[in-house]
Amino acid sequence: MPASPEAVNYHHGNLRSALIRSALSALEQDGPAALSLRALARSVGVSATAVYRHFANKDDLLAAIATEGFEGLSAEMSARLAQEPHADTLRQLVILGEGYVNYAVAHPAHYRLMFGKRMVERAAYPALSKASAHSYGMLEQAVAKAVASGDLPAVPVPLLSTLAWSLVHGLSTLSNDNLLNDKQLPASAELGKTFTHMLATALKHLAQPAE
Amino acid sequence: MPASPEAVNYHHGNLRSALIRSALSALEQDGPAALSLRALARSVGVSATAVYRHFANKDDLLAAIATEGFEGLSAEMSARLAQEPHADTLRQLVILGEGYVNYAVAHPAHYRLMFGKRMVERAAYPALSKASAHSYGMLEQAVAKAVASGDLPAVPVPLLSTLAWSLVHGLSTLSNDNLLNDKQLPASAELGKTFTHMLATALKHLAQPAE
DNA sequence: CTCAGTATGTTGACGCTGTAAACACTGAGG
DNA sequence: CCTCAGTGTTTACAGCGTCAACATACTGAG
Repeated sequence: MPASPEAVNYHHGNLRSALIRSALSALEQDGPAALSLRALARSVGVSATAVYRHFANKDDLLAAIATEGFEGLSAEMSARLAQEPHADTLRQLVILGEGYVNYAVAHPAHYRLMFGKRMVERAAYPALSKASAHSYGMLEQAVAKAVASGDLPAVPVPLLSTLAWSLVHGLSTLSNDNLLNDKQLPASAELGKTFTHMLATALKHLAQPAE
Repeated sequence: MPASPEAVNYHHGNLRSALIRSALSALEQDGPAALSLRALARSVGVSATAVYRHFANKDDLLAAIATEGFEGLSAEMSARLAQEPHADTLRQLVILGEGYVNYAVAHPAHYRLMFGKRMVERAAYPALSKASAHSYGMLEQAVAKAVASGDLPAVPVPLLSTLAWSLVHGLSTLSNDNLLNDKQLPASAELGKTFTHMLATALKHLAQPAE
């Protein structure tokens, strides 16, 4: 009787994705430091060492989750871009920035994990580095188009991209770390909008003669 | 014979600072996740639980280290400012940014700890929140002066400050996370210079009519 | 100078963790 | 039908943060 998908008790069926799903909700609730493999296994009703049939170790699990995070980030940005097909290049940059900050603020623990210490050696996790490179690529591509069309000054694209990335990344992490709370700033829902507009303005005037 | 400061074997003398010093070097070598209280105690030749005579728990120790980090950050920025007493307000901002990024890049693990998950509830550690507020205050003050003197447009100071902070913080963390390595960017020593100059330029033109 | 009290250290124990080794059941293909 | 790869289990180990109880040294009041 392999009928009911819940009745399977020996072979779990899809332990891997169940683990990731459960890890995610635990992550958002208690932060990454509080995530234990054993607790995770308990939460899906499986022995502690069963995890090792699907992940080499804890870092491997975390890397898989981080990978999903970058895919979600890219998806969020793509979706927003698709909603406004005729946006000009600068507007596209603003949309990307909004999507980025919005995702980060909506999934703080996930976002933190994606840029956590353990994920720094991305080389060890090809899927992870591919996913993160893809996210960055979306930004760089948009910047390149803006430069090509003359909407942004002819500053080297990597420099401009890094400037933009630094801004949204810094904003995201500061916001997630509750460091912007006591400053009179727009509500977090508005953060993306406000700042990417500032970014667009800043970028536009960048590299013009200062005096 | 309380002569030789090293011979004291029962009462250690200054266990607290010795622990912090040792923790710092362990931190920079192996990252914060690898830091264990027991290993730390071993490294200074003391029993595991001796740590609890000086710190309430592990987080308390980490908070003390993070506090020192913010003090070091403020000191670095102050020192650079003092070296150029007659810098105009925009130049002062650039100096602050350079100092900030430079400190972050020079002490990656320390910097990461300062903005780590466990430090998010800064309210629990008054010294820590005071130290971090002071660092931010230096930036905000410089921005306020620049606005007052007309060197920056009359955009609300918290907004401008947050923009600047986001940029240098984002740049610092991305650089520490090795995410800027493969992009053709100036060497990390030059990062601060380059970016804060871009920032100054961007800020200067901010809030001017876009078209 | 002595003696009490406080600061600082120690040992031992508890329950938790990540992970390795050995074993057991299940389902699919020859 | 039998084998074998896939997936799960039990057991075990060393290391962790932290608590309680105890011991030693330093300090200041009588």
